Amino acid sequence: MVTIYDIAAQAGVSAMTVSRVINNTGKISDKTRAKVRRVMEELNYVPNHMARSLVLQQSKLLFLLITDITNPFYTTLARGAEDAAKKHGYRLLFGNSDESVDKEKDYVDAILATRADGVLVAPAGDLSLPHLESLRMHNVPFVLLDREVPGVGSDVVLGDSKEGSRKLVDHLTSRGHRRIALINGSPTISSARLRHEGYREALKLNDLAYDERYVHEMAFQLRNDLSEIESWLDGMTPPPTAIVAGNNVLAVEVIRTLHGRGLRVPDDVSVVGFDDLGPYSEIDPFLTVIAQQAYQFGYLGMQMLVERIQERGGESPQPWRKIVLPADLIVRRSVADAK
Amino acid sequence: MVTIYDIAAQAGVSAMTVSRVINNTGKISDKTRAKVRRVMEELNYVPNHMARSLVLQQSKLLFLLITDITNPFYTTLARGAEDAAKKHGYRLLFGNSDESVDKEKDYVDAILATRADGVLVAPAGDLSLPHLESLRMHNVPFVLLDREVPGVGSDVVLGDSKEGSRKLVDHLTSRGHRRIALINGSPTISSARLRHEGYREALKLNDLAYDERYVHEMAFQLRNDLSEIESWLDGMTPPPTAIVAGNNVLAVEVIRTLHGRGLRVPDDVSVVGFDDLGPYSEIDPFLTVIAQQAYQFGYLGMQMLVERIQERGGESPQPWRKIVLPADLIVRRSVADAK
DNA sequence: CTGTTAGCGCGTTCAC
DNA sequence: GTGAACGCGCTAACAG
Repeated sequence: MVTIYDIAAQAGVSAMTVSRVINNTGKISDKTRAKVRRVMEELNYVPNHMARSLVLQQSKLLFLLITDITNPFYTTLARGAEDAAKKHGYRLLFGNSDESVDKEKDYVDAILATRADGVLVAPAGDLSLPHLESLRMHNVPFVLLDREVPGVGSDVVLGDSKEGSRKLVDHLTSRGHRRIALINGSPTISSARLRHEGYREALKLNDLAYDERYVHEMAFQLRNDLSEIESWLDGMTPPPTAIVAGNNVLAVEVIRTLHGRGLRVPDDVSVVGFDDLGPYSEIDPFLTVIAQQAYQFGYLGMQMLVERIQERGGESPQPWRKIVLPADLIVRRSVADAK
Repeated sequence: MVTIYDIAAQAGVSAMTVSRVINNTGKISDKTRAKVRRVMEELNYVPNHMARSLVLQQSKLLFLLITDITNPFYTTLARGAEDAAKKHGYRLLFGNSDESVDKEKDYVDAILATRADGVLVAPAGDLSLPHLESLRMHNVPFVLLDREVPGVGSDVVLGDSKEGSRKLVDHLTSRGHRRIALINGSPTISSARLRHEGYREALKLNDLAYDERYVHEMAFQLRNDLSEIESWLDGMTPPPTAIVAGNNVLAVEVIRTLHGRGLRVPDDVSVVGFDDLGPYSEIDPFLTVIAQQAYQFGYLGMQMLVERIQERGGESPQPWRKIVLPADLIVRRSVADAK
């Protein structure tokens, strides 16, 4: 491996001079600078970030930890984070926790060991608390995305989940639906809780009764086993005429299950959900959804993270900031008038 | 920051003993091992991967470089690579080149500087040659995914692009289509070339003439400007009754353009493409496509990469391997009988 | 303008 | 069983 010492020897200078050329620090004569540059080219020198980070005590490495890399909401968010990181001269690494608190813990340990300068996290849920405290204790700045964690102080970018639920329910009632069910993520996830609350409040405002049997909470994540949804559907009598899904994955699973029973959407049951199904949903717009500004989640979150890193060691720490992005209803074909 | 020296001092042993406990090497008495372990917990010690890698001359870090993180084909591939990497005890970092050779070059430089032990790369195209040679020169093993690069020797995982094109064209002719157009990625990308060849051969086998005006080559990437497609469509007289798209992004763009002109798919024009539109396409299956086994691309590629890394320094190097994954036609609703 | 010294956190080698 | 010395590649601090 070529090191600055190899360059130094070949160029007839000291390693320090080479280092200065690389980093554009100090004053170097044009002659020696040119010579060093030439030798670096000849020897195909590549700087060693690890050695550099070791002495500088900063890696210029940021980490984005999301819960589902196959979910278009998170990949679009990732693009936003990537662009913002690049703009500020940071490299960005991605991790995928799969909605698993355990996998997330492993990633946090890896992040700590990698000495990343900061982390952008979409936490798996309230049980992420210990990992986040771990980051805090080790003085690694982080920003939460899409989900809050009770007991954790930090900057955060959220969607307006409660308002989103209200809009979905209102849309359904405006089409005459009165038996509206909710299939949602685990209540250990803040956004799921808010969506549940918004649903409940919207029912009340529309003079509809809240019935526990019409609400089901399960993992926000894709499974091949649809039996859980099956038995929930069986338990609702009379069956709902419309279903609200807490995210895009659940929307897909519900629709698959309905199809499996020979029920058509929206002819037999209407379905709406949170988050779009990807950039490709435009060609055959089907699912009526609350679309969130995924790119902005990543871009703005990264912006706040970088500011926190730069502020570190500065004077008075700023208070935590919370950005709430709007929830826009996009009406498509998955809702029909109630019969 | 807590180091092994802090642990050592607190536990009344030498740093070396702590290191041995961490790595389970050498012989340590149970008593000291327990004591060291306890102190590590108390002080919340986290090992420093960078320092470790510096001395060991290996990072246990692998890199996956894809061209579009918002494309479901690549995210599914990424999941495969992630699972395989984890299985072998490697951490995996992701990079996103955006189909840009320049951005790709930046990433390769970063990878080199990071001292990753190996790279999985879906190259931006034939012009990726210099970067790949750079990796080779620095002795960083890599495996190519989805695309070959002339002049580069390496392991590679490909889809059966030629056969895929044939199946698409045959499907269209079986429905009576005779004016079949092709919109494809740049011919500097091997998979685009093969898809073009397959298209051409299939036309011939079906006794259809090849007409240059019915073929358009452009970037495989998403743009907001549809005018390029517009003018291509204008240039085809008589207009095609069916269009083959070289990947999922182009399929979406073509359909959007057609919709913009008030043309319906498949009623007015049939459209087929390569690669699925994500896990969500199942709920409202629209586009007829050649589906590739995206997860396997990543999983098998990673497997080969790890083997190469482990073989390094070994005896006789194995010959390069090429895995060709099958191309399966999935018939959905975007094709109608020709009038 | 340029070089010397020291140390970032850790593991290998060799001694005890 | 355990420890001391050294070096991985690099840069900050200080000399000159």
